[in-house]
Amino acid sequence: MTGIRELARHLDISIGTVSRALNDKADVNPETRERVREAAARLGYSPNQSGRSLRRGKTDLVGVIVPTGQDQTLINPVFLSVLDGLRRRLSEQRLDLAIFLHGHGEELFGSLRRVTERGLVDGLIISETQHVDPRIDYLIERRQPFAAFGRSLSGGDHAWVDPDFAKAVESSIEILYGLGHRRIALMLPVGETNYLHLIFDAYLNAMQKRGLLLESGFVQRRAAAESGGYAAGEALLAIRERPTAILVSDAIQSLGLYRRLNDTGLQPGRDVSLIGILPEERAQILSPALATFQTDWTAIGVRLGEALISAMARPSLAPAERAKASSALGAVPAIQTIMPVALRAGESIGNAAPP
Amino acid sequence: MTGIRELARHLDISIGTVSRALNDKADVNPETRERVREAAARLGYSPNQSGRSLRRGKTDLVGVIVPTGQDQTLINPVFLSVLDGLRRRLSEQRLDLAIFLHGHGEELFGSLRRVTERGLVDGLIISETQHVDPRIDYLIERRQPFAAFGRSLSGGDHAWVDPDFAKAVESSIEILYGLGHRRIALMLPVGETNYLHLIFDAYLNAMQKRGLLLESGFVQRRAAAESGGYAAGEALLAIRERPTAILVSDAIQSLGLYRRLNDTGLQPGRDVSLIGILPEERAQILSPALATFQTDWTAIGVRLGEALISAMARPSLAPAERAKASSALGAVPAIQTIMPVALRAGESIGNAAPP
DNA sequence: GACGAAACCGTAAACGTTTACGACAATAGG
DNA sequence: CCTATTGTCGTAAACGTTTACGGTTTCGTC
Repeated sequence: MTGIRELARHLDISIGTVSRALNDKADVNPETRERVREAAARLGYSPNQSGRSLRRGKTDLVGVIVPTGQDQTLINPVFLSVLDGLRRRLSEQRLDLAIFLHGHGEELFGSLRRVTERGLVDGLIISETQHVDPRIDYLIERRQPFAAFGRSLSGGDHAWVDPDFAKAVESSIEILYGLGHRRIALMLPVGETNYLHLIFDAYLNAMQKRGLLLESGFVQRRAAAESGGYAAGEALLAIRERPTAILVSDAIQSLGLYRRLNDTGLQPGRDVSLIGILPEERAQILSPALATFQTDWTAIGVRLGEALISAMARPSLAPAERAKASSALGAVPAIQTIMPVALRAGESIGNAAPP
Repeated sequence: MTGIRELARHLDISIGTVSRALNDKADVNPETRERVREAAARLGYSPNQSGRSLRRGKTDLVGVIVPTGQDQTLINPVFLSVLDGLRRRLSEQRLDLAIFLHGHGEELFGSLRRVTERGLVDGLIISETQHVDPRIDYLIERRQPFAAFGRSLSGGDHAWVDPDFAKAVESSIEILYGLGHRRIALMLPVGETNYLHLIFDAYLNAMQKRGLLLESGFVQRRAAAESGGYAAGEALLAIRERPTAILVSDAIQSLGLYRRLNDTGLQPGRDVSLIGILPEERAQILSPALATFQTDWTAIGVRLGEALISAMARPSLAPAERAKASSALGAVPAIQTIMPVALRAGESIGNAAPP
């Protein structure tokens, strides 16, 4: 209701001065500035965001588009930690964070398109990057600054942050190999999310490097659900020479796997070794405890914030010009960070592979 | 980049006509409208939100302020369902939904204040309403349309939606009483969230109504954590004549309670009867299954959307005028809905109270 | 006392839309 | 053929800010 005009009239001052005072510009008497500040606080005035954005050409808002529905990213405590880190970092830059839900029934990336076309936000965060991800091409094409939580084949010189999945897989297998395991299987949820490819590639790599054979059925791709984990376990147990160790990458699937093992009287850590590639909040319920890799999710959020802020500051070039510029001097590259991971011990690994 | 001006020039038409065409106004030739639509789609043009909001005086944006940090509301699948229903209902009205995270370290309701003062949103949803909730008074004072997920003592004539907690408690006790239980305890998380009061009051009511005595220690208030549930169980078991049935209202606490009971070899449904007042997603992991009350959370979200839409349409009156108007004819009351709940069977109830 | 510099502030344009208003042409009715 | 009506469109003002520019006052310096 109260506009800058009323505030100015109330103080018997021009609106220009009021604006300068509130925006910490130099050309204003400290005393006046204080008077303005006090009055604004007293009347509960803040400059209207629409007017402000229109004039300044930016909204001070950063958006995150989150899919809802089937794979409910949001209920993932991990993701919430990321968001929290992100928010904290952005607020240091006086940027607000807004989460937009995207119904999975809707057009593939309709929300993203709406948000960027209307100029709602200055920057965007996308998550669950796909192996090839049209969103990334679109955002680059439109020169919308963004940072991705997760790598992708698409794009190239854009900002992203991603945990070191390859490292997690490699050192898992290194540990298991050290314990004498030779038959190591992998459980993956179905999908085209990029990290699935990373894990799969790293698995193949690590196995091949050690000359371990990859029997058919050793890689189980199932639905990212408890039942998927159960079915995967079933299939793995059905193999004539069944694996002695299993890498599980989906949080929920591990529940089903535990149940399946339990049904046959097999005990994780004794009869079969398990390592979770992704952190598993429910692992505390599982018994024996599932050894999982951890990473500092909040730090990832912070890093995402930094990557985005840097992307927003970067002069946005058309894809065509970009190629030219990147070869030129002084072209500042996008922030791309692989975050370290560490294994949290758990009884599910066991002491030695069965003979 | 492309503004309405460029689009108009490109079509050799005035910007006024372009605007009217895109906004489905009557005064425009169907053929031109189509030309404009086509060109807009081809060039990827959408009207700039800031300019649009400034002129129209509204942003077409609805905000939800969600606390983050300690009590992580967002990871609650229940809350996510509500959000999804809300979003669906709002999108029918061409309203966008934006979720704002509120760090629990920050000023009590700083985010809410920022968002409303700057006119970022047309409407607001608040959740986790407290027994007395200053946010509600603030929003009414500022005439910011809003709807609350949860009742409160504060406010009065404002929009809210809330599950029928009283019913859940009453019929729980009715069932238990019918099974012969006379010593029924209640576990609550600490806090001042309004529904805790509702549950507590309903408990007292239901007990008193049946002349059941309320021994000291029968109401356990503990931290909303697994450990809190464990401790509560501990305390209840320590009572000389311990309760034969327990009403548990917090999702996480039930895990701890189960563990505590298990530690003494007590089995839910056989040695002690349990009913969960709130739905418990992890109840499926629990064994034997915890009987919990259910409600259609998505429907609650939809209803919240309707309540808010109606609140936004309502002429906003100052608190002073409101008293006058509400007594006058034609004053349209705020939408206030108590949503039905139903018990989902579970083995934790058992067949009869122990002798 | 004249003059330049510095400090402070007012004026007005601009941001990208929407929309009230009026203009113009075409059409219909007499 | 004149007029009233309808259909379509252009013009320009307005929304609430920010900010470049210029104006006035004050102060210090010679």
